[in-house]
Parts: sequence; C-alpha cells; structure tokens
Amino acid sequence: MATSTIRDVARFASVSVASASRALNDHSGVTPAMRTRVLDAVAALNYVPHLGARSLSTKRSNTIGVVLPDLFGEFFSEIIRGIDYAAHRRGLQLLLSNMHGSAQETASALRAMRGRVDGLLVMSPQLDADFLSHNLPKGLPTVVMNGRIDGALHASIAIDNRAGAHAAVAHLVAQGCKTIAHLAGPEGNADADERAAGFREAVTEMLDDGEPLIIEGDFSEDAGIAAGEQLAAQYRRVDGVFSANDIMAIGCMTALIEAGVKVPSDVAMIGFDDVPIARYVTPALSTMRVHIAKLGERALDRLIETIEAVETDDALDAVAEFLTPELVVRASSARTASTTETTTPVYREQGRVR
Amino acid sequence: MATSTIRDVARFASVSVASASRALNDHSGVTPAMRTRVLDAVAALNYVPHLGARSLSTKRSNTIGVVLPDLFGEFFSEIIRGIDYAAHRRGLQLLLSNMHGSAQETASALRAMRGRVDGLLVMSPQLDADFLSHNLPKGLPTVVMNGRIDGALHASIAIDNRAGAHAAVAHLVAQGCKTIAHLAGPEGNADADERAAGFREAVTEMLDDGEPLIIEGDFSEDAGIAAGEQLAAQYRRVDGVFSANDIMAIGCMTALIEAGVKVPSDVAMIGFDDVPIARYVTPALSTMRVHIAKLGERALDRLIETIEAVETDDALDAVAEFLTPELVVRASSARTASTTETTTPVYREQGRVR
DNA sequence: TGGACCCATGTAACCGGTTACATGATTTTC
DNA sequence: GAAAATCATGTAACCGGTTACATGGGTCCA
Repeated sequence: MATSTIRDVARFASVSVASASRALNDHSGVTPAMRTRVLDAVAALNYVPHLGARSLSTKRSNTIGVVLPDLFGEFFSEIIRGIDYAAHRRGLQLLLSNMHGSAQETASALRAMRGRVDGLLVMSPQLDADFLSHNLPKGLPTVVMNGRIDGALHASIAIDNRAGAHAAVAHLVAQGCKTIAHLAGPEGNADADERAAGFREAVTEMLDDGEPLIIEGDFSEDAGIAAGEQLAAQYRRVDGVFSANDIMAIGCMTALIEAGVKVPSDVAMIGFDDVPIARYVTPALSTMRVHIAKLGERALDRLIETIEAVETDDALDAVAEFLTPELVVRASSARTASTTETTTPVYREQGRVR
Repeated sequence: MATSTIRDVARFASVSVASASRALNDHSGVTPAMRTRVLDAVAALNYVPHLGARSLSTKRSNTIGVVLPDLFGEFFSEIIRGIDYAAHRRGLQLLLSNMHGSAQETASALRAMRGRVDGLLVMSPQLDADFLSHNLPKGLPTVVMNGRIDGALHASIAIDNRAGAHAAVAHLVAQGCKTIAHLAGPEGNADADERAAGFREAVTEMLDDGEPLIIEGDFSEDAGIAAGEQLAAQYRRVDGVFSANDIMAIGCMTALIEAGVKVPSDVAMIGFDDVPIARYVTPALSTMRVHIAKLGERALDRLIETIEAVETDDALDAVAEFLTPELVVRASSARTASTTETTTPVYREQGRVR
C-alpha cells in the first residue's frame, strides 16, 4: 500500500486539506469534532506527514547541518555527542557530512546543505575564512568551530590553544623542567599551529633557554612513537615534553619507557585534549582538558541564537568565542607530591582508576 | 540579498525554467549555447539549488536516516564512521537521530524520517521487532543493526554474539581456566543477553562444573569495578572472567589488580568489542574483536541493495546476516607463551605498543 | 514544395505540505 | 430584526524544484 498524503486523509475524513492540516498542527479554531474526525482518518490510513514537503512550505526543517573534517576518533564522537545533546533538547535533527579529502568535496558538502537545514555547524581546522564565505550558501546561518578566525565573518567558537599551551608549559616548569620540547601537530592545522605558537611564546617567556625545541608530528600515534625514539637517543637534553595532542603523547611515552627512560622523573609528559584513553595509560597522562562535547554543545546553542537573530532581523555580530582548556595533572607529569598551579585551575582526578 | 531560485536563473538567462533545470542536471538535448547561458546566470546570481525542493519532486533525497540508541562512546563513533564511509562513497548524506530515552521518543524519531530519507538504518538492542514494524513509516526501506531478529520483518545485520562467547570461553579454557565467571551486560539488551546465553552454553559444554557463574552488570566501568572488588574478596573460586564488553573488563581488571590479584596468572580476563582503549591498558586486554565500523558499512551496503530492490520491484527477503567476532589475544589472558586456538582465527597484535 | 520527422525549447502540472484569503453560518449588538 | 462581528471551514496559491507533453523551427526526402 502506497503511503498516504494529507489529501488522502482529507478525502477520507470528508474535509478540506486545509482543515486536515490545521487539525494536525494544533492550530486554534478547530472544532473538537473536526479534530477527532481528522485524527481518526490519520489513524485509519496510518498517515505519517512528509517532512520534506512540510519544510519546503514552512521554510523550516528543524535540522542542523554539521560538516566535519575526517576526524581522529575520540574527538569526533565527543563533538557529535555534544551537538546531538543540545540539538535533541530542542527537537532538532542533524544532517551529517564528513568531508574526507579535497576542498572540492568540501565545497559540494557545504552546498548540499542548502534547503535541507536551518543552520550550519562547520569545523575546519585547515580551511580559511575566504574559502568558507565563498562556498557557504548565502543566507544560511553558520557557526564555525575551531577554525582560523581570520575575518570574523561568521560566529565562531574555538579552543584557546594559546592559553592551553601556556598553561602546559607553566606546569612543566613548575615541575622543575628546564628543557622542554614541543611535539607539534600537522602544519596548516589551525589548532596545531596555535599550540606551537603558544609553546614558543611560553618557553621564551619562562625559560631563557635559546631556541624553542620543536619536533614535527602529525597528530598520529606513530609520529609520537618516532618522536619518543628520537628523544630517547638524546634524552639528556630534554626533561619535559608538551605534545600537541594526547595520542602523540601516548605514543611518545610508550617509546620512551621502552627505551628505559623514566616518565615522569626523567621526562615529564603532558598532552592536549584529554581523550578518554589518557586516564587509562600507564602512567596516566597529564593533559590540557578540552571539553569537546561542550564545544559542540555551545556551538549549537550559538547557532540557534544566530538563527533567531536572523529571524527577528536583529543584527548579531560575528563574535569569536573561546573555550579555555583546563590543566589535568596525572602521573605522567607529577614529580612533586603536591603541585601548586597558578595559570589555570587544576582539576584533580577523583581516584578510582589509578 | 535573498537567495535565488531556479526561476531567477531562468529569468536572468531569458530561458524557461525547464531549460534551466535541464542544463543544470546535464540532461541530453541541451545546446552548448543554452548550457553556458544558464551556467553564466548561475554564476552571476550565485545560485545554489534547493535540495529539499528537488527531493520533493524527484522522491530522492540522497540521504540515509540513522537512528541509534544513546551509545557508549567508542561504539558510537565507530559505527558512524563505518556508515559514513560507505555513504560517502556513494555520495549520500546521513540524517542522524539519537534516541535518548523513551519508546515514545524513538517512535517520533522514526516518524521524523519520513520524506527526508531514502532509507533507514536502525540500531535497537532493546527494541523488539513488533515495535519497529509498527512505528516505521511504511514503505521505507530499513535495515536493522544489532537488534533482536525475532520476526525477520526487515533485513538485519548483527554480531554473532553466541559464537563470540563460545570462542572467548574456549580460549579461557585453553589457557587452563577451570572456573569461569561471566560479567554480564544489562538485561533486556539483545547483545548482552545473547552473550550471556552463549556463555552458559559454552561453559556447560566445556566444563562440567555445575551452575554457570554470572555476575550482573550494565556495560559501565563502575559495574566492572564493583565486580572486580566482589571477585577479589572471593577470588580463589574464579580463575577466568569473560566480560560482556571491554569497559567492564577494564574496570574489573583495575579493581582486581588494586586488590592484589594478578592478571592473568590468578585471573585471566577477556572482554568483548575491542574498543581502542583495550590495547592501551596494562595488561593489555584480550577481547573478542567486533569490527564495528564494518558492521555499519555493511549495514549501509545492504540498505542500498534493499532500496534498489524496491525500485526495481525485486522482492528481496529479509535475511539476517551476522558478523563473527575475532579472538584477539593480549596480555590479560595470555598465560602460556604460545597459544593455540581452534575456534576462531587468532589475531596477534603487531607489537609496537607494549 | 509540402509532409514527416527530429530536436531544442517552452508551458504547465506535479511532488506534499502550509496558509492567505474567501465564504457562509452563527452569534452579537443596537 | 437587520447589520456587524465572529468563527469554522473551504479554495487556491505557494514553497522550489522536475518533467510530461505541447510547440514550432529546421532538415530530409519524395
């Protein structure tokens, strides 16, 4: 049996489509009698409204488009979880589009959102504002997550990578580290670049130790392992490592330990992100916690604000908002029994798992 | 400036909307001259087609609806990754809907897909086939992942939990375990129930040891910790644990070790799923690997087959398909230097990380 | 030169909803 | 008791695309 339309319902109930529609949408001015007639017909025909058609006429889809780059595991699920949480609270659905690969593909992913969503959440650590504003369907409210906030053409929300890097370095220095290396993420990635820049600043500020030491990486575990092996071969020089993300830190730590280097006593290690795994490795990894889910949640909230502003014609300026990472001290960097911190509030693990 | 429609394009190019549409969709029988005129207009007006409108008339949305329960972390991201991978290959988008909570909500999530998607992927470890067939928009191709395959009303794909449980128990037995306990998942969850059933069968089959020992759990780390504490208090009786998922196994292992119980020599431990964390804990966790991403990928592939079958009016029967988990031996259960396995091909870790 | 045929283009209906406006019945008001 | 106001319901246009069918100009062939 073919699925039925509102006209079938109207015919079955011997009323007009307008009445059927009104009854279905709880409009005012509908007789109880009329309402029950329509609802009976709906039940009899097992009618389910066609939401595509509805959104065409109402210009409201109750759907938010989410465009993400090809993401490293934990980060991906957490950000989706956050977005989904906020969306679900408002009865919104998510139209998901991962852009594996080329700018070409990204452009088409962005265009494919036109007419299907009420707003767009875009995460683009490697794309610049130009590209975005050129390829976003005009008039579609958009919030950029974690991008380069060049032109401030769109509302955006991102991690305060610089502050995070500062806090991480400050922590290592407080632990007595004299020579700190940075295990960097892929060049061209906005987050990675900012973390490296923050590291440079912090090191020249807090240690008068000549050139900041940077090891190239790409956010992968293998890069961390390679770095660890390299460091182990010359480890006398370095007594602290600040990695641009957790997974590299874990790889690096593994390689160091395998080579007989003691963590944290020989080399203190701190990562970035606080992915779930960080708690489970041995020694547990200190890190700059980014509340990834909250980032997604907040991004969605701001998108809603933007959408509402557009509807009421309020001009809302494209403010850039930042989430400050939080220092989490675990075994991989804890040299002194009690650590005092100044830069950021210290979050202490509640125990349980090591 | 308001976004432009195809009629604007047609007017700008001084052609009919039909021609504009044909030119845009690469139909045959369009003069090169016509095509360029239209494309010029498109460029001039920065026209982006309204995909909602298009799918209303073509009855094709190029979108797949995905309805998932509120998922424990790793599983969620992996399954989405798999689905997304297969979808992306075909140029499909995903409309995501998590059903936190009630059946009521689930029903509305399912209905909300009507008219927005070409097919549906539903994961419902706790819903029965009745509920589904009653609430799925009629005529919408659907593949059920990991559900109870009661009535075989829909195509489905799931994990062969029974085989997995058998293999896990066989492995523990091969390691010399005499008294094996099962750390169970939440009752009512199809996967959990099947794993427990498989465990019961395997134990009565391989060990003539009276009543199978089952500890209640709920898939959470805390449940694992509680179980570990409980076991430690009486550990002489149990020398092997098969946990219904990895995260409970990890919690259990942590609690055991903290209580001075040696893993694997006192108690051998094996989990289920092979979430990424399993490799990183100490000792690394043996597990039944479920290629979660592949599950999602395969589900999407089958959905496409179903959709195509509907289009060509081929009847395609609702076959249930199973993915067999793979035994992965790591330190948490490796008592003998070389382990020989019979039930399932053994996958050996490539090294690197510990 | 005229009819058959081909082919590019245009006209208008349609997908399945919503809603502005028209209509006619009922109630209110003086 | 007639005019005005109110209100439930119906008619038809509209959202922005696609496409069946109509149209008319050009080519081919007798």
